[in-house]
Amino acid sequence: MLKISELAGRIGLSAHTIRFYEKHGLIEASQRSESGYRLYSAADINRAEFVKTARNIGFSLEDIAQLLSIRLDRSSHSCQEVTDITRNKLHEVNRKMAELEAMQKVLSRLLDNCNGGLENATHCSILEVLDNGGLATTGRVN
Amino acid sequence: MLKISELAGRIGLSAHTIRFYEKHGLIEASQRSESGYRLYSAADINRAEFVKTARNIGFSLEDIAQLLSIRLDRSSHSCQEVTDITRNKLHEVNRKMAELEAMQKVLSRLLDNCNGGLENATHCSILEVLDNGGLATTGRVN
DNA sequence: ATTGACCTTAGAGTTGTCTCTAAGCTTATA
DNA sequence: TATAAGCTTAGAGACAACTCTAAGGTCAAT
Repeated sequence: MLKISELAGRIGLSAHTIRFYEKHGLIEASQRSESGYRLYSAADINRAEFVKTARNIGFSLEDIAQLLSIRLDRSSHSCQEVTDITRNKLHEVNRKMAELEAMQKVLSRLLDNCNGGLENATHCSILEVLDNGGLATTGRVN
Repeated sequence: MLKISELAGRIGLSAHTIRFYEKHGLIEASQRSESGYRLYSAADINRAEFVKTARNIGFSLEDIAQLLSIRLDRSSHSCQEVTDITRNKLHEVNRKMAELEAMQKVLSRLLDNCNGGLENATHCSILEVLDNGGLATTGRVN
C-alpha cells in the first residue's frame, strides 16, 4: 500500500492533484491508515495510472470519469461507448487544429510581409493589416 | 458618435464585452453624453475594429494591449517590437499544434484498432491501451 | 404617463484544471 | 524528545476571456 506522495511520485502527479482528482471521483484510496492517511492498493494504482494515461492523451477529466465507469463494469457497457468518447475527442482536436492552422497561416503571412527591422513602426505592415480589418482578400486567405 | 450597442453591432461584439475590454484598456469611448452614455468617435471605432481584428487572428488581450500602445505612438516603437509579438504568437500556435497533432495521432490509432461495435466492452482495445500505460512502443509512436 | 428598450455601475459567476494555504495531526529520524 | 517531513481538511486563489446580475437611470414612442 502506497501513501499519497508515494503514489504521486510513481505516476507523476502531485499529491495535491491526486486529492483534487479524488474530489472529482477519478482516483480513490480503498483504505485509510488508523491515522487517516490514504493508502493505495495495487488496483488503486492501476486506476490512477489509467487516469494518468488518459490525461496524457488529452482526455478531459469528465471524459476520464466516463471511461472509468465503463472500465469499472466493462460487461455492461458497449465498446461503442468507448469509441464514441474517443471519436468526440478526436473531433474536438480536429476542430482546434483547424482554428490553429488558420491562425498559423495569418501569422506567417503577416511576418512574411514585414521586415521587422529596428526602424520605427510608422509604416509597419502588420499594424496596417490590423488597421484595415485583416489580410487583403486579393487571392483569398483560404 | 455611436452608442455602445451601435458599436457592438458594428464590430460584432456584445456591449458587455466592449465594457469588459474597456476595463482592460483595449477600447475606450472618448466622450460621454450628459447622461453618462459612452459615445464612440470615428477614431474610437477604428481602434475597436483594430482590437476585433487582432482578436480574430488570435492575439490575446494582453498582446493586443501591447499592439495598441505601439499603434498609439508608432514613431517611438520599432517595427521589430511588432514582429516579436507576432512571432511569439506564432510559436505559441506551433507549440499547441504539435500537442494537438500528437493527440490526434494517438486518438486515430486508438480508433483504428477498435471495432467500436455494440458488443460489450470486456475486450475493448482502447481500454486495454489505457490500462497498459499507452500505445505500444513497437514501431514508435512518433 | 407608461412602456420597453437601452444605458450605467460594481461585482459575482462560468469553465477547466489545477495550485496553494492554514491549521493542525502523525511518523520517522537524530 | 525535538525536529522535520509528511499527512489531513476545507476552502481560497489563479488563469483567460468572457458573461451575467442587480439595481437603477435615460430615452423614444405611444
